Amino acid sequence: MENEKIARYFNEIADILEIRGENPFRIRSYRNAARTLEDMSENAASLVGEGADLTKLPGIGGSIADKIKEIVKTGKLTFLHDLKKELPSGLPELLKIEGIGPKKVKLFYEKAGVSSIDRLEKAARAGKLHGLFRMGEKSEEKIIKAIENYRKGAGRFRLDIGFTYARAITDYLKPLKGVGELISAGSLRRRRETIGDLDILAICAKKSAPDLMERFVKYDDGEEVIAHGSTKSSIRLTGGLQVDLRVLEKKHFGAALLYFTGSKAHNIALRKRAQGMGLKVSEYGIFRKEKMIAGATEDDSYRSLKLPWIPPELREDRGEIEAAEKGKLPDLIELKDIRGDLQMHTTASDGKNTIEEMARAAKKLGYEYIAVTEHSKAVKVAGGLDEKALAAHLKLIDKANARLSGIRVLKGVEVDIMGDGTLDLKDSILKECEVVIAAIHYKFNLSEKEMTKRIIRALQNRYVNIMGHPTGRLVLEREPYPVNIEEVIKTAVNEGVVMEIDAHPSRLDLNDVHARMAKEMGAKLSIDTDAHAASQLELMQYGVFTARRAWLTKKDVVNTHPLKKLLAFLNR
DNA sequence: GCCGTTTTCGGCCCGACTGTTTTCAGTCG
Repeated sequence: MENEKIARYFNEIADILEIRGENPFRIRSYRNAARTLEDMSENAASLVGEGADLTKLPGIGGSIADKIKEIVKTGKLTFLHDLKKELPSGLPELLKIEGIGPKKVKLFYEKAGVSSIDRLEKAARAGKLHGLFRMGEKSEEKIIKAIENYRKGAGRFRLDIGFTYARAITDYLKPLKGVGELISAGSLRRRRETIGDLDILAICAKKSAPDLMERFVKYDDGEEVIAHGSTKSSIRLTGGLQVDLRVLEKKHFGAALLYFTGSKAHNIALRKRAQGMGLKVSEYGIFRKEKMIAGATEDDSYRSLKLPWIPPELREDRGEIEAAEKGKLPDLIELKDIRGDLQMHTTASDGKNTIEEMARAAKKLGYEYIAVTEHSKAVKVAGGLDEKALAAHLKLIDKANARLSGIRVLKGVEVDIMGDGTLDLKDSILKECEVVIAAIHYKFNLSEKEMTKRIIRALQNRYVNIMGHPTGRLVLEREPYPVNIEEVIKTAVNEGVVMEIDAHPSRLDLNDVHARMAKEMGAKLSIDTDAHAASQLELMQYGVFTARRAWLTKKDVVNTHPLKKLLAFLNR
């Protein structure tokens, strides 16, 4: 059973308890436990199977540990089942409507018989809500609008899309007089694979702030002004993305950046730590009583809490504060550490550029090598190569190398893993390749057991070097195929196969949690763009972001090796 | 419901904005 599923049980409990108005700290406990489950790399069900002590996990005590065991063993949770009986099933969903919290849900249910989103909409349109406690006509309008937005499913956006929006809006705000630095904080700065909104922080003289806010709420691409205050405003763009702008003075910059970068969990952990030291942390600074002792920079903010600066990618409360405390933060990999790209396609299959064009583009990026890895014949739609075509293609790579200087093109292939775990091409041709990536493009609908067995068999082929986009997921579009990734990584470690982080922002596969698990299990990783055009080689940065979020250092990633060392590694 | 370098009981992060109010509750991040 997936951790996410268990986490969902606890979030449901929290929702229902909130609506019932129970002790907020008890509710938070359930949410904390859910988050622990979502973030941890080990599988909770496996831990239960091994008889591990779950109360060792943060935020999980005796009561919740028992509930986890019950869920794992029976697939059900009596406590939740009983809770659900007491309220209409549509109530928790109402919490997803912007501006509606547990108190309103309770109010609407008890005083207006609202038990679902449809009924809420009807009640709002019929004017049956104003007159209730602190409810006016404007509140009804907001609810109708919020329900429309919810139905549109604005949801989350891919990181690369987020960057595009962020750049456009900061370019728009920058020319205004009095505006200093403009920084996109939030999940974008932490380089999460998706973002829920944009948090833009502006350093601005006090007297220019109103003008900045005025300009912001009039942004061309804005569809709706959600809030318009003197230090904080929010708009929704036509595409559905919410953008928050926060204005602060320079002396608060560090504390503000820290606060708005998050994550929320990281901030809460910092604040708890501060409390223990007799300090208080807010977006304005770090305070002892009324006196501000730090906050101008992130560095001095962390230092006042007796911590080194923590890279934004690590700020998820996944152990970074403890590591920082002990001076054991990883020396994270950087884009400049990458010396080559080991997965890409050319015009020989479904790419847009030739071998030489790809090589020259890679050389411009400062690379020493690339591997050209066409699809194999099973991927018919992409013009995959059979043994004969691949043999001819490898000769073309030799010829290209003869003409090129300052960069080496490695002979590679992205060979498909068939349904039974055999490979789409014969060993005799794989043997001729310097880089063999094995990957799945078909038959996703196997059981977890079959899929795991299939992949393990493929990784046992002696010529396979890299497991390509190992879970097959597409960000926001397709769930991963069912697979026991722990078993796959274990096999990869034993067989000397590298686990890939496919850097394309629509894949990022492995993801951060799995890549960290791979590192901890002793696997090596590669970060490859899977570029289908020369311009896409620049997507490497997204893979590096994910690697950083996975705590990877230069030495965990094989394509940081110089060519010689890489070749030695591949010829294991 | 969880947690403990002062605690096994009594805490549990902090502040802005909105809509409704004459001082604040609710929601959000």
